Amino acid sequence: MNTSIAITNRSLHDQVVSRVRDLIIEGILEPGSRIDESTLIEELGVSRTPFREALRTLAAEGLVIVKPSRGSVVRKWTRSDVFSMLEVLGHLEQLAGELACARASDQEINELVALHEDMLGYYKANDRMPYYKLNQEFHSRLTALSKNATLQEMQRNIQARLKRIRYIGNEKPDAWAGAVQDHEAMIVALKAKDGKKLGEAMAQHIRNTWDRVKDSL
Amino acid sequence: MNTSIAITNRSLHDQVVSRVRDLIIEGILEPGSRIDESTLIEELGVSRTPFREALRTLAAEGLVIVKPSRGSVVRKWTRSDVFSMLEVLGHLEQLAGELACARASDQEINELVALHEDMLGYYKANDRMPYYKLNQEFHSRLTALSKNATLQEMQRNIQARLKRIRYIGNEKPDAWAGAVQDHEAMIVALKAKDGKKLGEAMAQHIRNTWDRVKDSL
DNA sequence: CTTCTGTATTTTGTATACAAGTATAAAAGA
DNA sequence: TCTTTTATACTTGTATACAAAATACAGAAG
Repeated sequence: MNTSIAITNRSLHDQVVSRVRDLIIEGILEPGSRIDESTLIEELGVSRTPFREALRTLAAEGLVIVKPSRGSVVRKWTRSDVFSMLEVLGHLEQLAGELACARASDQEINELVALHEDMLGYYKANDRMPYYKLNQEFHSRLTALSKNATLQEMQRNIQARLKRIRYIGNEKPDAWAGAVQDHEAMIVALKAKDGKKLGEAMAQHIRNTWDRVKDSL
Repeated sequence: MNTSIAITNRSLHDQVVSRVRDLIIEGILEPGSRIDESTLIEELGVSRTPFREALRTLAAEGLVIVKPSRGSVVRKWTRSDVFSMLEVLGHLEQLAGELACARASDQEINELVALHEDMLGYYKANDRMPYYKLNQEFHSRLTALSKNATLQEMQRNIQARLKRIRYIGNEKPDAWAGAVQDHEAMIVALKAKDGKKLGEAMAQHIRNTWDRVKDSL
């Protein structure tokens, strides 16, 4: 009956996790830097117990490394780490694309096309931030069309690890143009429900991402 | 100088995580059942703080679900969950196979062939348990030959989720024979360093796994 | 001046106490 | 008899106190 009450129903744990995750993604907590418990718990206004539990989930997600008896650090990705993530992500999204063509409804496809057109608008207006946000959603939603929960989970996890790096790598304007072109190809294939072509376009998009990103590592 | 001392250097956290994980995989903690903190901490001889931290990492790994204010349960997989895991695992191992052919040394390939032959020995002796253990290692090691850390991590995670189910599904003897044949095909392709063929063989192996397992869900 | 060693300080790890929320069951009302 | 209410026990969530380990530092020996 009352639908508005449930919104604040996130546990403290989840809140701490996502706040610390944001600090990492935004680069406020720098890769490789030590995470000072006492400072952060004061800033977040929580006590050590829930904070340390949050660190454990972030560690399992791969964003943080807990060194026994000597604290935690923000995980720092090597060049080869990032390459390996993109290699896997490319294949996962390729699979997602193929499955999406087989399993998504016309309605769902149209919604994604609409999202793509919104992104085009931001691109033309040179409005980087909302484009970036919608881009994340584009990939998540396309993956969701695969109707494969495990695939979505793995994609989300790698996406989270790459978020910070991607944000840095997309600074150059010509890189942006290339990314938009890739998306265009993906949308064409999706409309035609050509799974092989969509899969290949998505894999190509990820390979291009590596080219865009690799020099900043 | 002293190499033997480091072995016991696992943190309490890691110990609790792997002990509870084992309890889940072995089915002592049944899927869907509530995890009673007070009982388990007594059994494990640890206090609530480290135990709850362990639950958080197990939750992030996907083996446990923490329901806010009402405890934790062992995650229970639906039929479609398992299908989606195998769908993803199939593609990941396909990729692993292709990369292994491109990146593994002759030495590494020979080691894996040797492992395969050990498995054949256990199969012929009808010795199920050691075969099962080596099978896990076979897939892990083959994936490791891809030299892709992210791929290994994702494979390990899905493998852990499936472990319990796989163990149940492999009860039938004719299923076992099929699995051995699949491995034979993989080894042939690996020796020839035929990436496409190895990838296809691994994907096929996973599809066969689904056929073996699906009826017990 | 460097290196080693012992002590002090800081930080992390674990246990426990207290608070808050949830489920259970008995009692009151319909 | 069935529903609703309310009291109680139990479980979980959070804070804090204590223990243990690591780090930093100062002084002594080489």
